[in-house]
Amino acid sequence: MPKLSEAAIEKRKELIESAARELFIKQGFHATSMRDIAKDAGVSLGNLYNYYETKDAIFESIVEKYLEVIDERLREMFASIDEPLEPESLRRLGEMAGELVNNHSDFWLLMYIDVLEFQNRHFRKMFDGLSQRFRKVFGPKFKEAEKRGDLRTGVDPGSVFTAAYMQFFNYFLVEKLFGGNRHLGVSDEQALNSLTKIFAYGTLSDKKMASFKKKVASKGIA
Amino acid sequence: MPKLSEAAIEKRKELIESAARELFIKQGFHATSMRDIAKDAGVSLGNLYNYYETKDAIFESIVEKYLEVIDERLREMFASIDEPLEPESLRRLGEMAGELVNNHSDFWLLMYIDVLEFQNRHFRKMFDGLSQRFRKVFGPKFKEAEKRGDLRTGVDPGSVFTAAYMQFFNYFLVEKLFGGNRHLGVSDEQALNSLTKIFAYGTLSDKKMASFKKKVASKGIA
DNA sequence: GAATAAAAAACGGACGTTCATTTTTATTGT
DNA sequence: ACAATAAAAATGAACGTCCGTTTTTTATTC
Repeated sequence: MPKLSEAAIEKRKELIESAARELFIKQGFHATSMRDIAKDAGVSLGNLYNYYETKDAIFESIVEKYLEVIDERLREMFASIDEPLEPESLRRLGEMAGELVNNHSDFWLLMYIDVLEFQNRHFRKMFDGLSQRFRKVFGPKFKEAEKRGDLRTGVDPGSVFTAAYMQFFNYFLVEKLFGGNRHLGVSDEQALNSLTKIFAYGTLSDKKMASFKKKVASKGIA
Repeated sequence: MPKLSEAAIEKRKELIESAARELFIKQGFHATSMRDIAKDAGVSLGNLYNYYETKDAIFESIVEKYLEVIDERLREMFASIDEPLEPESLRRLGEMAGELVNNHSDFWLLMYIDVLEFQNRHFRKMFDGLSQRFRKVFGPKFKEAEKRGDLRTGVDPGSVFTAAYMQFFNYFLVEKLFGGNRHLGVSDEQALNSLTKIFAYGTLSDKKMASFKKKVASKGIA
């Protein structure tokens, strides 16, 4: 049998990794055996080792490819956002986060596996310097918004966008994976509205806000 | 040997569970063997089964007790909060969340183990109906704040407090366990300040806020 | 028949659990 | 106070199974 084409090899790997991914997600990394993977992939046990050196290598390959998929989705998300700090944009960011979580919940399960088994070695890059990345993507837009005077003084656009991003993702992750059914007490739609409004307007009334600001000023708190 | 006193049994269990907890956290549930636990606890392998029916039962007992500890800490936290919607209170909530995460990061690792191995069976209760629980704890305070006119119209105090609680915890968890070193781009202190201000004031300038509200009103969006 | 893929068998070790045995100690009788 | 006793606790070897990986064998294609 002559050497398989690169494409054929890749196809075989896809098959194996797809089976492995489902198993890892369903029952965890250690609870999934190479025999399980071989069976679900329709491949012999020994043959797995023609494609991967170790079981860890399968996990790593899966994560590597999945990270690219998610990165691409995130790039699409950000590319579709014109004015990142407009309330409508934040609301849409939240919607898209919800879709990403619901369509790819296995991705985050893999991340939790990584946290537990590998100290999040493979997923760290998702969080490391997150706000700086947003500043790179939206820097000009942030500047424009500041120049227009859209933002309250002292508000750092990068931090705000990052915080909103995290809040939305965390909301849907808790709903999807942690059993918090309607943990904000309202539907997803209403939760998105509430969170968007919080980021836009805050929660205090004008009256209260004024009195609080005075207090802060008199105390000299930042 | 007659039956050990209840206290003696409990002490022995503490010993076992303390060893098991550390191992589970360090290397995960499946990667930790009963032999590991026995060795670290200074107990024979077989003797473990005089105290627990199965390995799962050890995990469950650990979680049960840890949940009580954390619940108690949370109760203390909430009890120390007089006016839950005051910015100073939210800021303190954030600080306390940070301490809880940093002093008990193993608790959340156990939660991720639970998500992966047991579909979060044991930790669900932490999120299920979360905002309702806050409404139970702070209901009267929420009502008072609303009566005083502290809150912007349309703002639901329960959702707000829950959202802030989630945001703070998530912030510190990402910092501690997911490798997001300064993922908001600023120090923990500054992050707490920023997040508190977002929840209090929002991010938009008065001018922008007014124009946006007009737009919303004309479009009839909620 | 040479080369490569795929399958099968085999390896040594580790797993959770059980169990026959030994050790320990709270109670009892003195 | 103390030794005898009996019941419970502690032990570690053993069980059967499964693990990740390696090696050997078989099948397939040129």
